[in-house]
Amino acid sequence: MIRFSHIYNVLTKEQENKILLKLGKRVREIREEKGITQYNLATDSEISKNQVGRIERGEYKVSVISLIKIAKALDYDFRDFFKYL
Amino acid sequence: MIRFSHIYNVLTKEQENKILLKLGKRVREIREEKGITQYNLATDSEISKNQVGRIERGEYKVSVISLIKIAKALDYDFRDFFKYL
DNA sequence: TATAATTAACCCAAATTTGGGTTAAGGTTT
DNA sequence: AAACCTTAACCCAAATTTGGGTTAATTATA
Repeated sequence: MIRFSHIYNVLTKEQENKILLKLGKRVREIREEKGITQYNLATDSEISKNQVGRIERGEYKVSVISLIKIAKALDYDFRDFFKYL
Repeated sequence: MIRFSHIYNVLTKEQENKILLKLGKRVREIREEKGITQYNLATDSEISKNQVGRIERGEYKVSVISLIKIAKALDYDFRDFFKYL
């Protein structure tokens, strides 16, 4: 069976970055809505403050688990992070 | 301001593993429904066959980007991976 | 203004993830 | 049974992510 899907349907680096930026922006929005600092979100989610900042800035590929931890700390449904992706 | 949320609302290792197992199971389900091999999913998503296997087995913390790549290759809405989490 | 609080930007090392290669195991087909 | 396909299970090295520490920059508050 010949398969061609690899020719077109892959994420480009630019698309990746866009997604990570949007995700981070969304995390920051929710955090600020709740009036929580990065530092408190970090301790609550048991993720380092450095990493929380990096996630909000979309600098690295965040794992699903980290997003869930953050959502928990924000008392937020993590699925909603993906709503407008 | 005194904050107590860190006392209770964190993911345990066991919960993490459960989530990763469920996620992997779901990926495998969709892949098998589509009748695609791990190898083809790997080449289509531009993720190594090793990593695809590990993700399906829930062995490592998969990144959001990887899940999106996999979903794309499966012609699937990645948000649905989280439906029954 | 100045002081404090928050976030960004670094460096560095440790930990984790990822890919490539190989072999074994399980299942299917001939 | 043999050959084949698919997945698991390894090892290893490379790449990436993560955390800790520090300092600078930015923003808010007194």
